[in-house]
Formats: sequence, structure tokens, C-alpha cells
Amino acid sequence: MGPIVGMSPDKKAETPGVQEDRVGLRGVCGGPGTLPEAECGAASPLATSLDRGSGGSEDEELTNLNWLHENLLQNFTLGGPGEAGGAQPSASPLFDIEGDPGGPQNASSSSSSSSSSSQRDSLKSKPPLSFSLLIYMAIEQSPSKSLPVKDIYGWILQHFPYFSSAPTGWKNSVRHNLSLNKCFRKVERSLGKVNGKGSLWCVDPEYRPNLIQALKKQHLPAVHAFCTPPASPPRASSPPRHLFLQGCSLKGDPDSPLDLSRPDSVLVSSDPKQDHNYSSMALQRCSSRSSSSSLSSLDEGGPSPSHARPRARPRRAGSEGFHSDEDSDLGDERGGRTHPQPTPRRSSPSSSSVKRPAGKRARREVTVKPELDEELKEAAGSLLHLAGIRTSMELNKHSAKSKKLNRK
DNA sequence: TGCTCACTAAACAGAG
DNA sequence: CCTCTGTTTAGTGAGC
Repeated sequence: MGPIVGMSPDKKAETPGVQEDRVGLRGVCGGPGTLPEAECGAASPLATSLDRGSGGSEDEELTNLNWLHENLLQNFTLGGPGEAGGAQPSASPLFDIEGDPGGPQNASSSSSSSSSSSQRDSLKSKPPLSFSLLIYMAIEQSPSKSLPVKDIYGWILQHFPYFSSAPTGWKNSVRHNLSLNKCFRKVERSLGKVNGKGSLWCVDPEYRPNLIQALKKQHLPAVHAFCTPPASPPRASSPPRHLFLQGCSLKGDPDSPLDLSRPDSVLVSSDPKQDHNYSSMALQRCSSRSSSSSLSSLDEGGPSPSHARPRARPRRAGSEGFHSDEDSDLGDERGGRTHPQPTPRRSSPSSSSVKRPAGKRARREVTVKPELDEELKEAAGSLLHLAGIRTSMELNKHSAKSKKLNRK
């Protein structure tokens, strides 16, 4: 079976996506962060309001960099008809997503009808964003900056209706990304969460700027000019932390299931060996690669070993490519993954699947000085603004401003 | 052409 | 027992 490049919607007989859509949306809206229902209601129609007619040139659109502008950024605060029009502040801290029932269609009303239709088409087509970025956006969008997979599904379904009609394989990919991508971190959600299955996932603050950069690189080449990385890649010791977005709510947020002020609430890998790195390699290659890999610029300040990673890899491929540093630097992380053996998978419990205590990774604690929080948020807002994404903070500011201007 | 990355599929284990 | 979640491996296509 070959890889399915671009999951064909028709391939999907059952549409758990649609089914889960509601669940997911509910999760997104009323999930960990809990957004007001009303606002969620305003946000949700997108998926169903779309014209799901025949999508034409999918492939073409997948590579269209305008896609982000046409779909996301307009959905985000950049555009909405609403921002100036007094749309209520988005429930989302980051995006003003479909605050208006008219959604993107209205948002693009100023543009030609063709662009409007292409916009709808592209919403039905596979987004040119990697799953990593989708997940990232989903998590960032959540008030608590952490989401369970189900809500991540929901967010993706909500904003990318393509997936609602796509085979369910994408969920697997999402999970796969969460697991392997260093940028995402699992947070035990025992606290406050009743019968939650699974964990919450948040963005590793250390990787957030990289994700943002990747996002910008991938979709906002123009913005990239403003965000030219420093001549010398920041090292872990020197990165402008104030420029980092905060992945998780780093303050103890009572509303947040993710209370990072609690040492035990966030487990972060302390041992690089434990990290499956979906991105670490890309991180280290950041300077050499750019737009093609969504996470290519990652890790300039990341936690990965600072020394250059040996290029030669014992095996290529797949997700393996993402945690090369561990493989090469630390030897056999999982009992010789670097030496792939044709042994039947899962044949022995002592293999890779030996349960690690708290999941896949030993976690390291995330500690960010509270006083940095505001500073971080400010800077994060700037970054997101550059990327066409606004934080709630900025949102409030700007909506107030624009209201003033409108009144004039 | 080779390498790397992203994606997809699948198997599997554990928890609910 | 089933479903969901999380992990891991394998394979492929695309981009550089």
C-alpha cells in the first residue's frame, strides 16, 4: 500500500470526523479552558457552512501560500469582518476564528468572488500546513494552551473541514505527531479533570518560537523579512527568551487544567534520550532549510544538543528522522532503535514498548519566572502579530482601538 | 542522487 | 469487550 498523498475525502466511508466534530468542538469550546458556549456556537458553523461541493485544484492550492491568508489569517483576527466591525473578542486567545457566522466567505467579500470560491475550495482541501503546525495552532488556540487529543481533533475539524471528510488516518497522524514531535508535550491531566481519557498536550515553550517561525516561514514569507533569525543561532543559554511564546500557561492558572506552577503537573523530558524528536533534526538544520519543512527552523534555541549532529544516519526515514540526535548522541534510546532489527514488532515486552513510567518521556519541569510572563506575552504578541495572529491581549487592545477609530 | 522531512498506515499496549 | 489514546515502526513521496 502506498502512501496516500493527500487523503482523498471520498476514501472515507464513515465520517467519524464529522461525528466527532461536535464532540471535538465541544471539547474545544468547553474543554479544558472552557469557552463560553455562545462564542463557541459562533465559531462552530464553519465546518458546516462550507460549500462542500467538488473541490477542484487541490494540489494547486496546497502549495499556494495565499492559503494561509485566505483561510487562516482571515479567520484569525486579521480579518474578520468583525474586528473593526465590533465583532466580539474572540473566544480564542489567539485567533478570532469565525467569530462571524459569515465566516471566511464574508471575510473575503472584499476580494473577488473567485478568490472566495478558491478559498472555500482550499478549505475543503488539505491544508498546506503540517500536522505539527495544525496541532500547534490548536493548542495555542485553547485558552489553557493545552488540549487533549480529542480537542485537537476537534479544532482541526473545525477549522479544516477537509478532515471531516477525510479518512480517519489523519488522526493517527496527529497522534503520531504529538508523540514524536518534541514540540509537543504531554501533560497529565489528573488534576481537575474528572474522567478524562488521555493526557493534555501543550506546546513546549522552548519550541514555540520555532513553531511560530516555521509557521511564518511556511506561510508568511513576507513576514519572514521581519523575523530574520539572528546571525548566530541562539543557543539555549542565550535565546531571547522574552521572544518566546509561552506554550503552556506558565502561571498557575486556576482555570487551567495545566498548572505549570505545580512541579508535578508538567512533566517535561529531562533526558534527551527520552525525547522522540519529530523536529530536533530539523531544528538543527534550521539555518539551512526553510520553507519546505514546517519545523525546519526549530531548535535554534532548543534543548537539543548544541553540537552539530552527525549527518549520517543509520537509517533514514520516517519519523526516525526526527530524533536523530538522541539516537546518535545517546546511543540506543530504546534498546537499539538505531539498529533496526527485523524482529517482529512488539515481539518482546522488553523492546521499545516497555512502558516508561509517565508515558513516553521522562519529563522535565517547566519553570519560567512569573515576572517574565507578561514580558513573554508581549513579545509573543508581537511575534504572533507578525505572523498574522493575535493574542487575546492584542486582540483586546486592537479591538478597542479599532472601535475608537470606527466611532470617529 | 542522496538525504531529510512530512505523511500515512499499521500494530500494539494500556486505560477508561 | 470495545474504544480511545499513546507509542513505535515502516514505507513512500516531495523538496532540497
